[in-house]
Amino acid sequence: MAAKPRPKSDAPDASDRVSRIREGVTAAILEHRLLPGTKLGEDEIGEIYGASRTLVRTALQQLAHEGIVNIEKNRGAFVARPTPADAREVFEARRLIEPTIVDHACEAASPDWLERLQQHLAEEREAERRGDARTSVRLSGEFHRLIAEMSGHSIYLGFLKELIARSSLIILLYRRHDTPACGTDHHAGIVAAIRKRDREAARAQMLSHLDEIEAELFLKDPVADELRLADVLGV
Amino acid sequence: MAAKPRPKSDAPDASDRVSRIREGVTAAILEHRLLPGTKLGEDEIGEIYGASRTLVRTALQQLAHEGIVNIEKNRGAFVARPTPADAREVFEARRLIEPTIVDHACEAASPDWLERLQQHLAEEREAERRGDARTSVRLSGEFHRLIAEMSGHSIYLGFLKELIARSSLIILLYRRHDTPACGTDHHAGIVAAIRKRDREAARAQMLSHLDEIEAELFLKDPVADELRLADVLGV
DNA sequence: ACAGGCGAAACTTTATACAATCCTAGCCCA
DNA sequence: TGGGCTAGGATTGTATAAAGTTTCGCCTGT
Repeated sequence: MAAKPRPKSDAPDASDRVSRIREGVTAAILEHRLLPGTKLGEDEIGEIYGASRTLVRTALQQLAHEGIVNIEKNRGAFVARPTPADAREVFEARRLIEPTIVDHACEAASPDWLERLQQHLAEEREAERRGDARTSVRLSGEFHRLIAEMSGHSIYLGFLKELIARSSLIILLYRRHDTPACGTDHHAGIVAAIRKRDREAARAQMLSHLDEIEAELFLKDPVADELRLADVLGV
Repeated sequence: MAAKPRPKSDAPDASDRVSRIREGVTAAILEHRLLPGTKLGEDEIGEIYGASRTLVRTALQQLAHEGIVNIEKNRGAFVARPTPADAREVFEARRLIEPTIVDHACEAASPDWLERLQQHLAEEREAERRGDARTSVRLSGEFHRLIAEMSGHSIYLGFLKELIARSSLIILLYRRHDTPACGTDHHAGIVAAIRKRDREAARAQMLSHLDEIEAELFLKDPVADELRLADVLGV
């Protein structure tokens, strides 16, 4: 008997190899193990995952479309390096979309979902407690994705996945000081609002949560690297 | 002397072949020449554009990511067939995003941009006048994209491109009767509001414009094809 | 006559080979 | 000694070939 005659119609999380590569690289970027500007050689990645360049290339192209990888013609793929302007756009988009998402999530709140949220909060606290910064930053992003999944709105979910991934790079690049991953447990407050199905409170808390994250960023203006050099050596 | 020492860094509209394929197929879908469910064979397209299947495949994957093509494993690529649920999500997202976009556009309004908008309106009317439905429906979508470009917000622009393309398929599938492409020239009203830099009016007109488009749709419930068959033959 | 199954053709998927491009290092010459 | 130029290596872009899967037609048996 074949392992999977036909999983459903399309694999939910896609067990195929290109997805494995994509998710592996994505996780590495979201956990801040791969830094912006890092070269992602096709042979290199292919060897790691035991895959041909064809598959690696497909995965990299998908990541490029999600905005966390830049592909430069004849040069290769690099981890994206969002500009301050990009950062402002990303957070403006999040401030627009996420309140609406959490609003929907309030309506979709079921005991099952609330349980998952609660468990997620526990994982976040656990990672925080033992000082595991990498897991912590990843879970912090996944919290937002979880709420988007909960809302049942697949388009918002797709948009938000992209925004979260970019946010992770932005926070890595522009955070002022090493403040804890996501402030003073705003997430718990958001979950509480969802539990009470208080849509207005949920929207408000999500918005202020995002504001707080962005407030921690220092979005100095562009300064292409050459210009910065001139600035430093200029006297 | 080489023809192009280095066009800039990346080609603006991408003169490379995969973009030509992508834009060709996109245009065909947006102009309702390719109908939902149509099989997009790799050989077939490759022969049309004189390209290898490698390039065609790349283009199709990009279109799949944009949501206007479905790729079924081992079966091939097909023009997407949005469900009524998809349609509701798309228009909800547009109602959320586009008022904000047009708001930004008001601030970005310059004589140059207003000129482009005016010219676009003229083209729309011209196509409408001579009954060129295909050009008409394409221009109607491009109007919204133009405003997004005007807003200068590249993330919103990316999101909206996707939403517009899907909208085109949705309108094709679910429009009640063949009402004129975009109602009674709401677009002109929106441009007028932008010209006056009246952000509130622009938002309101955009919103009612979208409402009107959606109101013309008949979003009957899911009915997967098998289920519909059972329904039809039930008795 | 019809149901079921075998087989071949067509297509997608993956891998590999070839071509083009870029980066680097070394050399030559002023 | 320093700058510019050229050759080699490395890496990406493209095409083609091999492998696997699905689909459709035909054929046989009942």
